[in-house]
Amino acid sequence: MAEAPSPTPLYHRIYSVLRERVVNGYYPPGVPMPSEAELAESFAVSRITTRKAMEMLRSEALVIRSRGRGTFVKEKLNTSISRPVVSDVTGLLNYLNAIGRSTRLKVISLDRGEAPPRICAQMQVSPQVELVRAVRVRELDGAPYSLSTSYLLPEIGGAFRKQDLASTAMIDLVQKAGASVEQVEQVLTATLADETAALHLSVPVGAPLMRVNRLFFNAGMVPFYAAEILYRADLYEYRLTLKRDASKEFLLDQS
Amino acid sequence: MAEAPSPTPLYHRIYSVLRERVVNGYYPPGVPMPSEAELAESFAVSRITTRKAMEMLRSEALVIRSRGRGTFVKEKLNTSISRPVVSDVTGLLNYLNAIGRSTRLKVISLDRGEAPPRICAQMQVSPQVELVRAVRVRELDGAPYSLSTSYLLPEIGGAFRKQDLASTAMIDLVQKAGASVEQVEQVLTATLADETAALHLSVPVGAPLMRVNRLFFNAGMVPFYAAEILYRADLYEYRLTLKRDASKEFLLDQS
DNA sequence: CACTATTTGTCCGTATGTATG
DNA sequence: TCATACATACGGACAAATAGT
Repeated sequence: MAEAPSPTPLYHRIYSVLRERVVNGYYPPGVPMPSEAELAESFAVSRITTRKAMEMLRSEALVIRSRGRGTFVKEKLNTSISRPVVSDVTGLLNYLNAIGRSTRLKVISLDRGEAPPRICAQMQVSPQVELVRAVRVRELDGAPYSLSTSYLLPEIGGAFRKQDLASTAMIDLVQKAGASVEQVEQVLTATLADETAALHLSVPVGAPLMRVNRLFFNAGMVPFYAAEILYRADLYEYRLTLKRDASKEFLLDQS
Repeated sequence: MAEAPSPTPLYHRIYSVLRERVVNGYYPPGVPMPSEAELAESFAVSRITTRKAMEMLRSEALVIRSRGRGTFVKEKLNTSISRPVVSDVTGLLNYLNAIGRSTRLKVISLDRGEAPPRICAQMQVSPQVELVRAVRVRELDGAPYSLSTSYLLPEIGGAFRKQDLASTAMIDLVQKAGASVEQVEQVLTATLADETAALHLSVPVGAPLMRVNRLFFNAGMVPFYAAEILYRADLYEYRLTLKRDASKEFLLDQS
């Protein structure tokens, strides 16, 4: 009866808890899970609510229910719901080619104009300077997983065409345009899908996204290329391995 | 229009997005926010839905609404534009000490028991092995910004006491317990606050969080410590700088 | 002073979803 | 399974306050 102030419906929260227990092995196979009535008792809800949660587990084929016997977790849980897209220092494209996945790059727009103030500040240009802006969506096996907005100095990106952007990685394009990449600064954080991100990434509004801001410096330590990339959290994770020496300083940040 | 696969009601997801924009300064004070009708248009929902989301913002005293004028964000909350907590290879605690911020570590629980299978698999132990589990909340100037759950091998964490955890960084504790840190694997992604995370981190349900999973290996490359940490996205960002040589491979992952 | 457009505020009716007993 | 209550979401309509012409 402890009605928490949660917007998500009760049956779905209970379903989430039960699903977590099932896939984590909390309920061992072979012995029946608690009955609907018992769960209703322990969650302090009505039986229909626990029933709906259990039915969702059955529709997912995570449990087997039979009248008079009870509910049992499936023996062979093929729940390798792993996140397929992984960024790593070894390079995403290498990884994807290695496992034979197909990526596609869709160019949403390519234009030039004034950039938002945050980008201008990062690139150390005045807000009146026109930058080249490219918006693209990356797909993996037909499912969009990233939406990127790139801002480039005109002398670098001025000659880019849409077909270039659709076929060639940005890093190759800027180097072909004469820029050398000396250093890259990255900032990673989490955000929510707004309406445009939801549209391009095929997720509901409010879905979790990972936001990566990258700033590229040339040999003179002049920033020439800034990118903001939104990744679907359900299709993307960022892996990072630190060896001993390099991690010495880093390890102070343990909580 | 992509609104099917989410159990949380539409108005609450839109509220989360708008709230995020308000506290991040996306809507500048002084000029009215988009009207209910405009938001309904851009989110492709009915006006009642956006209206409910806006009303939630008003009930939180984040905005001021008046008929005929529009909706304005409160002037005085413009203090939280900067994201103070930053993780970096140079070390968070060094950074915080340098700028004179005060952190506090609150121990929620410290117990031992069987860990979820995912953790057991990471740590390469059988599911029956009892691990030491510590749940802690980190605060910066009184505001909680991270919720961490740590699992340790008993020979490492068996002697830890609550006061140790409240006063000493975990990395120092494990090294004092005889473990050497040879390598750390990290996985970063985004997620949404559930009820427990929302409670401990003082954010509304559905707020964006950054999730970091860390796995620590000793000199024999045996994992002895796994941690899952949830960070408030509005108070935390992860910075990473790549120099030229190290970034060569990485740069293939540009979209 | 209208007059108009905009925007919030309030109401209707309808349909579906959620949760209880 | 049923009846009931409440929440969600839609479409439409109109009133009231505000700002600009």
